[in-house]
Amino acid sequence: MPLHLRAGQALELLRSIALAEVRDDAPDLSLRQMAILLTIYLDPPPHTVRGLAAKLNVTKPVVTRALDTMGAKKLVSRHRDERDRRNVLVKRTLEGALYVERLGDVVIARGGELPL
Amino acid sequence: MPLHLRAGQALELLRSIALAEVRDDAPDLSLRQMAILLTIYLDPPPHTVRGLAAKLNVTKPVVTRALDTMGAKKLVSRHRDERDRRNVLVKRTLEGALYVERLGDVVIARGGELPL
DNA sequence: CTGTTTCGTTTCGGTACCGTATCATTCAAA
DNA sequence: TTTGAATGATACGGTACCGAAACGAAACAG
Repeated sequence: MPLHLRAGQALELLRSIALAEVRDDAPDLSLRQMAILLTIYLDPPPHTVRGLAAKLNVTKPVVTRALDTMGAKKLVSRHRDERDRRNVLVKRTLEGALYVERLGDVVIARGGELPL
Repeated sequence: MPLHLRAGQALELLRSIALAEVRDDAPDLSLRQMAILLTIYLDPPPHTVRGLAAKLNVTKPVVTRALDTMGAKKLVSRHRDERDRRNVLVKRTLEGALYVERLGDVVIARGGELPL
């Protein structure tokens, strides 16, 4: 059964998500970083810096910096493309998959608490 | 794998929200700021710096800085409490209400696909 | 080879944020 | 009236981020 959210419920869901991220000591990503991370984990590979920048409508340095930060947190990894060594291929990691999975759980859990 | 499907849709919802915020030239708030803003607009007043800090489990300077930033963007306003001049009362603005309403629209637009 | 284009990265100046600690103002109790 | 507590703002050192520009490496075209 599809959920038909009313405005107040939609905003409560959004606040629950934001709150869960704020309260936890989980790696708190900016919205940009979250959009990049979710794209990597939801869209089929391969993912390149340029491709991600174009898809999200941000500049390349933004992607590079986001990959720096999330790479330090082991949420993604970078590898040179051996077929075209100009390219960098962005790949998923176990830690990143767990983080994304937990993120989905938060949405589902909080969504389930909404009064319908 | 029905569980996987539901998780995937929850994450798509989350990505849609993040993407909408990234692509627009809308004031891009951090998750902390968003949690503060939504609390102001969803919970009944009055809202004080200390109260918000306690409710969100963050320090007072975090709230002060968030109010600085969002105040500059006219999303909230601050007023001294005349009954106890130590307090600062945080109030809603027209611009803030419009921003929050738009935020709810984004969730609703994508939320119909989220099964619960 | 020698440009030229395409990558991703780095640099630059500037802004915003963090947590801790401290501040001035205000109120309230001794 | 003086002392203490409470509130919100600010100083500090550090980190991360932004857009624009310049950069080196790699691929490509002639």
